[in-house]
Amino acid sequence: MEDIVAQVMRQWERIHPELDITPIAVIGRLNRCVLLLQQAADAPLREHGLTRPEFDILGTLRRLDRELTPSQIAKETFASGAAVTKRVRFLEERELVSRRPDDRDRRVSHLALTEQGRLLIDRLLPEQLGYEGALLEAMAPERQGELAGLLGELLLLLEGRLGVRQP
Amino acid sequence: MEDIVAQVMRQWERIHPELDITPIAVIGRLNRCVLLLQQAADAPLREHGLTRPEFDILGTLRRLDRELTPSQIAKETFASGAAVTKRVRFLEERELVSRRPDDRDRRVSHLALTEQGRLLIDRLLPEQLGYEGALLEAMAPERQGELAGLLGELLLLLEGRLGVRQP
DNA sequence: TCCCTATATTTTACAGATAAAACACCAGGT
DNA sequence: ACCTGGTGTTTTATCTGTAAAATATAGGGA
Repeated sequence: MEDIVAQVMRQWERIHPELDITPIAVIGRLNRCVLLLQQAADAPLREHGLTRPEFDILGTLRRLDRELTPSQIAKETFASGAAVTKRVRFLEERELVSRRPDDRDRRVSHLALTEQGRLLIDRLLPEQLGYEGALLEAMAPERQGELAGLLGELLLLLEGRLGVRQP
Repeated sequence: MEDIVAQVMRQWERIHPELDITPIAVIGRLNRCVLLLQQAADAPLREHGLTRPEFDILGTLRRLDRELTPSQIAKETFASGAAVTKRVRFLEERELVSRRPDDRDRRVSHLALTEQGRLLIDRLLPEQLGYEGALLEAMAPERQGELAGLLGELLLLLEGRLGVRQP
């Protein structure tokens, strides 16, 4: 059986036989997979009133297990500064994250999980991972491994080429 | 060398050694790849004043090579009806797409590429594909093929599970 | 015919994202 | 001490996307 992107590729082939459409095989499928996943995979988060980027901020603070400034969070979560400002304000209002001013530099603040925030992420993460695992379970583990490996290769390449390094 | 997601996984491992974090290997990398690609891969489109979803509508009309109703476009491009309404209005204003009322059912309209629209997509598609190809070229073609195959497998699985079929 | 329900599309109201500007502050040179 | 250029963060204006309501119409049955 053929996936949607294969059908699309055959349609293009018919219209423009001279064109090299192989990039679609990778990029088209990536886009489509993520589109499908985004709508499905974030269900557990939504039940807790969180969006994926907000969850990412909590996760980042938890896994690095230390205070972070807004700019560090922006780099880690690959978001704009403005987006971080909004999300952090929301997380502060929900008392999942707290803010401490820097001693030396008064432009800077340091963000940390509150007790509540840590409890939430520690409860939510296994739930989220379990849910994602269930979505993937129809694919054999060794195939998942191959896929992960190739995606890692691609990601490394894109990171190098599009160049985003955190110090 | 390790990609970002591998680092993230090791961080989680340290914090929660008991947790099965393998879903991150696939889903985390998918998300990150698409994030990086979206910012880079749509550059040629932006130069022509188009967003990716608008480009997708033009592409859909071109590759199916016939008139489509707004709902058919919504299904094909995996977008909401409201989003299609807006994008089509924009494309009509730019005279890339034209609209014809249905003879029998006056709720329905049929959309088609204008001459201008067809010229644009036929010029833009090779440019876009070339650009995407260049982003991928550091990956050996047979590795790209393996990746495409595994993504197809995943996509088929997600399509089945999350169930979106076009008639 | 007149109603009722279903369908195709658009409009409305609002949430979320971004770029650019604004703001606040630091640090080094004069 | 006073500029000056740079950095960290927030605000503003604006745009895009969505859900839900509104609109318009079809088509079948009482």
